[in-house]
Amino acid sequence: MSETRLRFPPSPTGYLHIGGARTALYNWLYAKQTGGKLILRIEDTDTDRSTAESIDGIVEGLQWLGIDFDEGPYFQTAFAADHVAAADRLVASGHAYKCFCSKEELESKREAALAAKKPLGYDRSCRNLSASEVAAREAAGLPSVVRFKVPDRPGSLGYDDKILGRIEAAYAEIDDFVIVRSNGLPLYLLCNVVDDIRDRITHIIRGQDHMTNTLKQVLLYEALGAPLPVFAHMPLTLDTKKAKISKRSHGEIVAVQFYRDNGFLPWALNNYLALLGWSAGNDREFYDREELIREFSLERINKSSAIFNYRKDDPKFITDPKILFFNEHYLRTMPVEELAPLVAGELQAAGLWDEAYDGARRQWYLDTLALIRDRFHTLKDFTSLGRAYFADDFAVDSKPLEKNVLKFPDLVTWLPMLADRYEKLAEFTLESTEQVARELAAELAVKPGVLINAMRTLTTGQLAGPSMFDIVVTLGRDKVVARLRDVAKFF
RNA sequence: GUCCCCAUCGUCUAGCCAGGUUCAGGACAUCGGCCUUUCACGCCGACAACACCGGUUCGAAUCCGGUUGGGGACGCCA
Repeated sequence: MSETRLRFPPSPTGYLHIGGARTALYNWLYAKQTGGKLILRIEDTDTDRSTAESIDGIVEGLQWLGIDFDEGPYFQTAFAADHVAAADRLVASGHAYKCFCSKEELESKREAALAAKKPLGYDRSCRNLSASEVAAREAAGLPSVVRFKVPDRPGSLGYDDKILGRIEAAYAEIDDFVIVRSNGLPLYLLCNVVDDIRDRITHIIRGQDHMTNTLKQVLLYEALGAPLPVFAHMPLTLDTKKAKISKRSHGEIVAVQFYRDNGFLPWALNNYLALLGWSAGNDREFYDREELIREFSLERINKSSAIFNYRKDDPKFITDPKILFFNEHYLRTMPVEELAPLVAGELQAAGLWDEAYDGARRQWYLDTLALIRDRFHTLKDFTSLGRAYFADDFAVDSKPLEKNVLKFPDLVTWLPMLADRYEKLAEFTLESTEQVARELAAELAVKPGVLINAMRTLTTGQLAGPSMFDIVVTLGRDKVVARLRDVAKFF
């Protein structure tokens, strides 16, 4: 069997959204699984809406997700000659014809049909124009488009969809669709097929919104004498109100870039996307790259559409809770060596990076990440909630300050006492620091928790965090002593 | 309006093709509990669904038909 060739053909009219990313991911998975190739083709024939910015955004988004392509990006406009040649060939072979109906005429007919609740299709009035009639209209300078002549046969045509099964429609139901604009530029339906034939695409995995287009494209393949690729129409991604997701109505939350900019791990998003509409038939939910490539299958993609369950009304969830769940899972289970460079990027951006973290303090850096990552949701938390581990200018939250410090005014003398003892400690370890703190609490006749919670507040600025003495040892004697002695400034 | 597709907990889904082992399993979210000097993790538990109506059958979430609901397409957009 020859190699499988797949493509991801975005139109550069916006950013890469999660629905598009999912389509790209499924194509990528299938290409990888079958040892085939993935081609990126930018479908920029809509020159009015295509932007260079959008192209960059799409390429960057795919790159961030780790969805690499083997060929491209190709640009559809670069193959305009192919498209025109194919259209000419279809007209010459009698598979297509010129139509002189004006936009206005068609529009009024469509409105009339809508009002009369009749089918909206083209009435084929130019379909049987004689050669002389065509010549006369051309001589009169009438603009024309090219329409595909849907075979006038009984019965139906169809194709076998890998996901949906057999899809059929009666020939009579299919409109004589336009393949070339009046300005001579071929349209998507044709360009797409011509490009897929030229690129030797064997499998087309795309959204179900293309289902009816596919029938027309099957006709095009047939007329162009090319073999049909395998089609697989995947379910759409809708919002909680079952409407298509779009930037206009949902904002940046549906853009892949949003996840990159908000400290998400690319694989967490991939894992989420893979399971949005596909499952291996078991309860498995975590996959690494190789496992997903191996287990993925077209046949097990769901038929029904999936809902992107974001809730903009709940500040706790900046996106679909399940994306957060996957992100948190990978954040605390991935090898800390892999996490290290990602956090490094955040620290650098925040001006908290120290070259020593890659050198002499490498081990400290890794240990610290391992210690603090359990409570974090995204990469962003390392520089916000975790700032005290990398800098001295961290903020102390008012809530823990109130609850753990100000409530016990005596701490203003107790904490410096503890600092003194820590300073004199021969060995600054987990055991010794805990022992000293507990001894002091006993001497002062207070519960150890009073001292411990105050310590956490002063050393990290946070209400919650790792076990106190892990923090103490991680921060080191100097910082702990200094921060404890600083207690007075809060009173 | 016409044509096409779809239909299991709030959400993602398993089970359906090869009907009984399912008064439907898992995950997220939610709510309780345990653990913890904190918070989280973890663990335990609770809540929660086969859209409806008929048919076939000894037996239907599973097969068939219809209804309803949802989505898509119907563009000189892609």
